Amino acid sequence: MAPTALRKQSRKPAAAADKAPSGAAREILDAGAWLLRHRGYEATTTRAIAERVGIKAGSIYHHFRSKDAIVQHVLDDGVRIVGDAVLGELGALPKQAPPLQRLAVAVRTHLLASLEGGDYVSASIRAFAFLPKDLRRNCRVERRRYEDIWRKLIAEAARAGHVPKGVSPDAARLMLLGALNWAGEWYRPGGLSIDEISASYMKLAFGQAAAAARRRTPATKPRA
Amino acid sequence: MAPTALRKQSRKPAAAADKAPSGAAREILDAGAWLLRHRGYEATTTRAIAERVGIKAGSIYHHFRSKDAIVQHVLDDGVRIVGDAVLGELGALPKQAPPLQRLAVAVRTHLLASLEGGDYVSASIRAFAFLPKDLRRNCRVERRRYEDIWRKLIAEAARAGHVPKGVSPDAARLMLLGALNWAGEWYRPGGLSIDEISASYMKLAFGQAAAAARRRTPATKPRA
DNA sequence: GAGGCTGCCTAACGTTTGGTAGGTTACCGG
DNA sequence: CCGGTAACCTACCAAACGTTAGGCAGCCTC
Repeated sequence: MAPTALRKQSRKPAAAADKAPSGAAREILDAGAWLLRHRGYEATTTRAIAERVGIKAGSIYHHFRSKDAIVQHVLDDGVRIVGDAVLGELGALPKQAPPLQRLAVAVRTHLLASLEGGDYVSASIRAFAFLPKDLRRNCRVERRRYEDIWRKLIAEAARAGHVPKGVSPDAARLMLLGALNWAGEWYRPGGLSIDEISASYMKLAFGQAAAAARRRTPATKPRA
Repeated sequence: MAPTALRKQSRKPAAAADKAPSGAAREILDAGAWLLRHRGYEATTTRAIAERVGIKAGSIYHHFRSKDAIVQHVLDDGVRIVGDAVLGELGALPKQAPPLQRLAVAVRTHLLASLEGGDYVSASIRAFAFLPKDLRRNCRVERRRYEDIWRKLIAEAARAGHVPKGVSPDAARLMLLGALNWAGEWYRPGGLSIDEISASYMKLAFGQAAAAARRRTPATKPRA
C-alpha cells in the first residue's frame, strides 16, 4: 500500500553498477546478507529480499542476473571484508610484533567482524555449508585467500614454538577457526564480550604466553 | 522405474511406531537424516525423502504427521545418540580417571559420532542453525541435557587446575565444542584422522598434561 | 470369508519458488 | 521539447513445495 510515496530516488546514473554497487543494488545485497545470515540459503528468496528493500520481486532482476548472483556477491564480500579487516589490523601492528600478538589481533578482528561487523561476514560463514555445489565452488577462491592468512599466522606461531609438538599446523588452524566460526551460533550481545572471548580463546589455545600479547602494542615484554 | 519389485515388506505390525520406529518409518528417518546433514532443512523436502526411501511423497504421511515431525525426530535422535555414546565411554573409564582423560574420551567420542557415526548426529549439529523457530525451541530440551555433560567435564578440569586463570568455564566449553562441531565442515576421510584431531585439540587446549591422558586407561601417571 | 488394518498409491489442493515479458514512470543530456 | 535509459511496476510462467483425500491391494483375526 502507498508504494510510491516512500521510495527514495537516486539522481546519479549509477554508472558502473557491476563493480561498485550503489543505491538499490547495495540495498538488495544488504537484504540478501541479512537473510543469508539469519535464515540460510533456501529461505533467502527473491521475494523476501524485495520485501526488505521495499520493491517488488521482479525488480531485482534489473540489478542482478539471478538470485545466485546476489548470494555469491554477498558471500565474496563477506570473506573480503573480514580478510581486509584482519590484514589491516595486522598491518597496523609494529613490525617486530611477536607471532602470538599477531594471532591475538587476528582472532579479535575475526570475531569482531563476524559477530558485530555486519551481516556479510556472518552470512559468508553461516550460509556456506548448504550452498548449491556450483555456488560453493565459485566461493572457494576468495575463501582460500583468507585461509592462507591464517596458515601463515599459525606457521609463525609454530616457528616460535607456540604450537605443541605433535599438533600439526593444519589441526591448530582448523581448531582455532572452528571455534571462532562457531561463536556465531551462541554469541549474544548481553553475554561474554568479544574481548573476553578472544582473550579466553588465546589463553586456552596458547597458554600463558598469550596473556602478554593480548593487549595491543604492549611494549614487547610482559608488563610484570 | 520398476517401483514394486525391490520393495521390502515388514511382516510385523510395527506396534508402537511412535516410540520405536521400525521398517519404513526408520527408513524415512534415515533418509531425512541424510538430507538434513548434507542439504539442510529447507532442501530436505518430503519428495526428496520419499525418493530416497523408494516411495511416493504422500505415503510419508502414513508414518509421520508432518515434515517437521520427521526433522525433530532426527535431531532429537542425533543429540541422544552422541549423548549416550559420550556417557557410555565415560562410564567405561576407571572410576579414578583424571579429568583430562575423561575430557579426552569425550572429545574423541563426540568427533567419532559426528564425523563417522552416521547422519543423525551430524544432522543435529549442522541443520540446527537454520531451523524454524518453533522447531528449534522443541529441540533445545535434548540439547541442553547434552551441554550439561560438557559443563560438568569442564568444571572437573577447571577444579583440577587445567583451565587457565581468566578463562571462564563457559568460554572453555564453547571453544572446545565449537571446534568439535565445526570439524564436520572440513573433515574428509582421507585427511587428518579422528584420533589425530582429538589428540591435537586436547594438546592445544590443555597443553602437555593432555598427552598423558590421551591414551585410554594409561596408568594414572605419564609414561616417561 | 467378512471385516479391518497396514502400507502404499494416484491425484490433486493451494501456495510459493526463481525467473520473464512488457508496460509505465521520472529523470537525463541535447 | 525530444528521445533514451534507469528503475520500477504488473502479470504471468512452469516447477516444486507441504499436505490431503480417496482408493486399492495384501495380510491378520475372527
